[in-house]
Amino acid sequence: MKHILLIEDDVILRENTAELLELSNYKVSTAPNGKIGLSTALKIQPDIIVCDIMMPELDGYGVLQGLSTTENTKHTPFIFLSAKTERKDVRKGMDLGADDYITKPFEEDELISAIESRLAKAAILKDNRENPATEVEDDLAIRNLNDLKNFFDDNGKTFTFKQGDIIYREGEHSNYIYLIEKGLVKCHKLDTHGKDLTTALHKEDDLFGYTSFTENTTYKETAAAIKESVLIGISKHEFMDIISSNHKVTLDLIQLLNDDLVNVKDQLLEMAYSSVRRRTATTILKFADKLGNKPTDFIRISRNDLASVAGVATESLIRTLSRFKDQGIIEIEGRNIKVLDLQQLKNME
Amino acid sequence: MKHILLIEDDVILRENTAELLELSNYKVSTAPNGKIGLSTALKIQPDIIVCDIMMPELDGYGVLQGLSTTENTKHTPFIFLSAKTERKDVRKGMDLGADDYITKPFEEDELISAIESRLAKAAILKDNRENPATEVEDDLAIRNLNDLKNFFDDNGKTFTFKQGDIIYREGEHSNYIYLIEKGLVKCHKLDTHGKDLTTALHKEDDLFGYTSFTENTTYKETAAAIKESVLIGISKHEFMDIISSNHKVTLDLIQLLNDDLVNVKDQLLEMAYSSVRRRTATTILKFADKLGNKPTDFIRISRNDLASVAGVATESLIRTLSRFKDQGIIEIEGRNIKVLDLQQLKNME
DNA sequence: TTTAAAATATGATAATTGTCATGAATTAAA
DNA sequence: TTTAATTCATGACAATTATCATATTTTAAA
Repeated sequence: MKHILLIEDDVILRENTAELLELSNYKVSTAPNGKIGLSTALKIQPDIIVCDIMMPELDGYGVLQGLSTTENTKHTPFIFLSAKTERKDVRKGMDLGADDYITKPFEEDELISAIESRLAKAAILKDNRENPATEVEDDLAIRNLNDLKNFFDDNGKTFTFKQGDIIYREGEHSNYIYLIEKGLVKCHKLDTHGKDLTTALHKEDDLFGYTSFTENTTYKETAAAIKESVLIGISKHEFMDIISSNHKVTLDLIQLLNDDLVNVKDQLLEMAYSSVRRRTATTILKFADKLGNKPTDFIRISRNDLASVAGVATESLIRTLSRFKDQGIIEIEGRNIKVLDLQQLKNME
Repeated sequence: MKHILLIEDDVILRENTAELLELSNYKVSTAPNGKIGLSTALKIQPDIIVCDIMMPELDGYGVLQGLSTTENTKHTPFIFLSAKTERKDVRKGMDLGADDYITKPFEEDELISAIESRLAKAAILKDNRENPATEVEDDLAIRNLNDLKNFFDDNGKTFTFKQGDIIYREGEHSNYIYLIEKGLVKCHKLDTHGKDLTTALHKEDDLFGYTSFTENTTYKETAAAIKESVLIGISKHEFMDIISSNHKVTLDLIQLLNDDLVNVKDQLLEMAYSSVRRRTATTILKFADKLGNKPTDFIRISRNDLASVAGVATESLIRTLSRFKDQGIIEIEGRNIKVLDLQQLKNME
């Protein structure tokens, strides 16, 4: 539990705020003026300090100055909470080195958010302190996704898939996790009528194929190469070993999963209520992005793949492409598509 | 000489400010929009960044987020320089982790002072990085999700939400992670036309609200109580502490996220190609499940909530319910729905 | 209890989109 | 190069579904 020191001379405000913070699950110490506040801070070494400016004995500016000249407290996050709302007052506080400045009266959420935000920032800086970049002792030190990718390069098994090749099928036992060295891969599912929908597109440098790490399970979708692709696979077991000993990587992985989730949810929203026109536009842009070209380069992709991402009948998609062509939004040359009016595609419908 | 990166789209202001800073003896690089600014920052690794908010290509918030997720720039001091002067704008910027926020129009001295102050602070923190403090984490006996849930019970803050209450909004700063003690919660998003789609339903014992653990970010959807719910919230920061010291829990969490992902992808498939009849049937079953009843009990749920999960116009959903009623598949009694023919619902269409 | 507001139900209608059919263009194979 | 196969393109049409309008029922408020 994080420890907050609240320095505030107004009894009612102090107690109310302290209660608010305690309800938000912080440990709270309080001080009624700057002088006591400063000595308390030195004694208890709080994780963060919230401090009024106008106070008897010693004002907030003095407290901040005292803290920043002391070794043990000079990097403790410090937030001013003040009725002095004028621009020059705020500037004075910030220029003294405060991390944030909230004017009274304030909303509960404003204070909590400010505190959370500064604690998070302090954690990042501290994290950095404990992981000095000079640590080279361990060859296998995998500290982030980049290191993990290097590990794949060194220890993984390389597979090459031609356009249209299946990488794994839904229901198959999941053994490998893949990193894409080159190419484009789609993960897709079949509905009961045999129509297929692409649920994810993965490009160079993406990691895919993770299912469960704690139980032995099967792939929940089929993966196929959209164009010739080179993948580096690593066995699930080996992957487990790595993330078990590298917490930071695990967190990064959570981040990846969460990003995927946000993407799929966006796709879901689009799928639910957007017109075919809009879905088609979005899909073109998605491929342009994934193929890593300038959006105005020709992209070469089958109408079928496009339709499967857009979640639309192939004919409807083709018809929509023709409309776009007529309107000068895209150019079609055989199987290739080139974006002419990027803005219109983005703001479609 | 300290190197400043100035990101600002207004040509005149950019050039004037750059000149001002050069006269104050800084080395200045500039960028005309967020996208270029971000890539420049990664390339030149400036000592400090001053950045506008409203810009084409990528706004200032995006730049800050990009920087704070990159190892080499995450502790570079960052100052917003913006015409957005409203309190909530300032709070948003600071909550994202900016070090200072100066509103336009500004005095020369204000900017220079702010820069000096942040450079000084950065120097202190950097100095500190070379004196790593040793810390001992107390061993929390949390080994799996169950322990985690108990931890929530013991240490979390309890919130009660009435039916329809908003728990958090898309775009708000994410501070809490929630465990549902009792009730039903929907996470939903709004499309550009204001239609809303429920992307997740969470019931008793579910964990929700995690966004990113490695960066300071905002909720990507809105959460609301579908019926009266009791939640236990724990601050993101504290949650981070726990999973940092409990690898097993982290793996379980990955599992949860992955399950969510699989669910949402199934929903996506359904959304893409299934008829309203089928989506309606699936939705009824989903609610029956989430409400924890026997599937043949009455469930009480607004047509609106049903439609938002099914991704269908409310009238279409109501019409479909009427059809189901006519066919003896369900029974409707006022606002309540009771499943009569479970098998037909499951195999709809 | 009465009244106002909100939610539900249903009809009419028009737009969208999937399906089937067929011909043209492109690609792959011989 | 020629031929067969595949993919693309477009017309015709029917089914589905969103929208608007309005009546009815249910809920919440007075």
